[in-house]
Amino acid sequence: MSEERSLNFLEEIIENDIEMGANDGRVHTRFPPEPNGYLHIGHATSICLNFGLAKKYSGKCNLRFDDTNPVTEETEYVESIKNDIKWLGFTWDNELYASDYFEQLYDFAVQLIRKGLAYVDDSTAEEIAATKGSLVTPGINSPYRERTVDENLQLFADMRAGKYKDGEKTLRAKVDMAHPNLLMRDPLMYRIKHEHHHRTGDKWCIYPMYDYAHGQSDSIEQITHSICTLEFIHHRPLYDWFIAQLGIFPSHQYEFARRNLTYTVMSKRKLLQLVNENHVTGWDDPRMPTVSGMRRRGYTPEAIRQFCDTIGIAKRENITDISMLEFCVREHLNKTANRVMAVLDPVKLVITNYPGGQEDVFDIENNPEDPNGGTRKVPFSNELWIEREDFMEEAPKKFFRLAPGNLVRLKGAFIVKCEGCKKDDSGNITEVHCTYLPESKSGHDTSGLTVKGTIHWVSIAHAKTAEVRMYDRLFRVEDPSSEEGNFKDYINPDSMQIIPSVYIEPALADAVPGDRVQFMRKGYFCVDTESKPGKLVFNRTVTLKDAWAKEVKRG
RNA sequence: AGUUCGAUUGUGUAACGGUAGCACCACAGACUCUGACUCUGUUAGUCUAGGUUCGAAUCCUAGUCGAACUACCA
Repeated sequence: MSEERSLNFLEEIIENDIEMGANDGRVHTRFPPEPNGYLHIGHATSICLNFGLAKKYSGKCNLRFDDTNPVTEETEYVESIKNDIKWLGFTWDNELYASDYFEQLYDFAVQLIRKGLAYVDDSTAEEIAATKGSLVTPGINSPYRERTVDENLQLFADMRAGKYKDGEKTLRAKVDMAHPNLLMRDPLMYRIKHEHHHRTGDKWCIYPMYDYAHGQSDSIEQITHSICTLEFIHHRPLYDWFIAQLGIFPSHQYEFARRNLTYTVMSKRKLLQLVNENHVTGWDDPRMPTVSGMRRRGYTPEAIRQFCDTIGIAKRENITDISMLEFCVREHLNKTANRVMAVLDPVKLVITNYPGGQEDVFDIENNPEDPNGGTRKVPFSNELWIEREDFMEEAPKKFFRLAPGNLVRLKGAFIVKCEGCKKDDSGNITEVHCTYLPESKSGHDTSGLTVKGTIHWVSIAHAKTAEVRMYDRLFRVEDPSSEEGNFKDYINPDSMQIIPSVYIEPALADAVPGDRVQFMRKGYFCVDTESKPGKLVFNRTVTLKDAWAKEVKRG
């Protein structure tokens, strides 16, 4: 049995609605992106929420593109958004577009004009701003506010017919220019834009504003719970006003606090700058908090969903520690990623009592966490690559790796005893020498010895090579947006370090883009989209926890 | 300044008038053919001041602090 989990505030609202018989017990949500950019982890939260609630309460969730501004929107984004949602593991019930409702929205507007609740305004943008009032002072009525219904009907029809240029006229709702909520001071419903729309082409030259389109679109789709982020809370009275005046299905809006993550930025504007100014290689750069970036980084949909579920949902400002996300990624990869050996910073290990030219092949377990994970063949010989940091000529007491006199297990192979090392003229270590214990063979160990350290290795004669890209956090500070000055001043200059050639075990030679593995003791890595046979490229998804590194740092 | 929303360990989130809990992080230990994983434990919190009540994180009042809002963007 799964344990009882407390409800978040939206689940409470929904369960209460169901209990009260609201909407005949129906739950229908929607995810409404504007197709003007790529999805990021914030959107992922909203996706998990909307699709998750629909699933939990046997309801439906629509995918609706909020495409009411033809200037910024493109089909390319529609496709990437759909792809990201599918990758995250969700399926929408209906694929819809606000632009599907342009005719219906126009009819609604005519109704409001007839009721004397909307008027055509000839004021310029500057004039409207100037008469809007301020946070503490009321606005002033437009001189065009009292036009007759017939006149408004005619002018609105003329707007649609293309008789006016951009900005010459608008349609405004007639609410209250003294309302304390600025959004209620005769908000714009339509503006003129002689622009090509990615779906309606040149059919329209007037386009509805968000506030006028969104609630009505929800209503048309019979959305029961319209969930958005907190910055729209001021829009709710207007959302309700339009629906009430039109007497249409009463969808309701609920707001939650958008999620922020440490060591990154989330606003579309800032992400765009990172891309345009080449601080990253693109929207899908593995350092980006975009869904496509995280996918390329090697994060799994399961991990992202688990993360969204773990951090929960509330109405207060927040900034979630990125280590929470990394924990979820490790947790899933630990169960699913095969273990392999790769040496990133090599030094040669010579086994002096193992005959040159001889070779062993070991079957090594792919994943100790997965009983059905199977094994792979790993060749062994007298010369191996090991990590440079796994040998110390003069080692501290708690160093369990290779040091003269120390015993260490070569993962899946033998226990070796370190005999010393060879150096070049400038004192750099060029070879580590050791002898092996034949009776300590992995799985058939009769030596009776236990060793504290186990290290990974790759046989020099059999090694393949690959490029490895080591990623770190994009920023040096937890919350770049709240720091003094420009957020870009806080970019981490070492967020990507490329190692052109590392040694990998031969079993990895046919890895293909998207494959995820653990380089034992080094971290989780995935094969990059740019990787090709013979020219492999791995991205470091996330490091392993490293208690020894902490110990060393502490001194 | 006005309106609206919010405030629980370092972070995120529960507790719905009745034992302040869970996860991450940090720390300590056990285990380990990954210094990983796993397991055990530790540290640490109700913004402030009043009030209601047998009893307040929760209800009330006042304050403090934070966020959002004055785009022909969404």
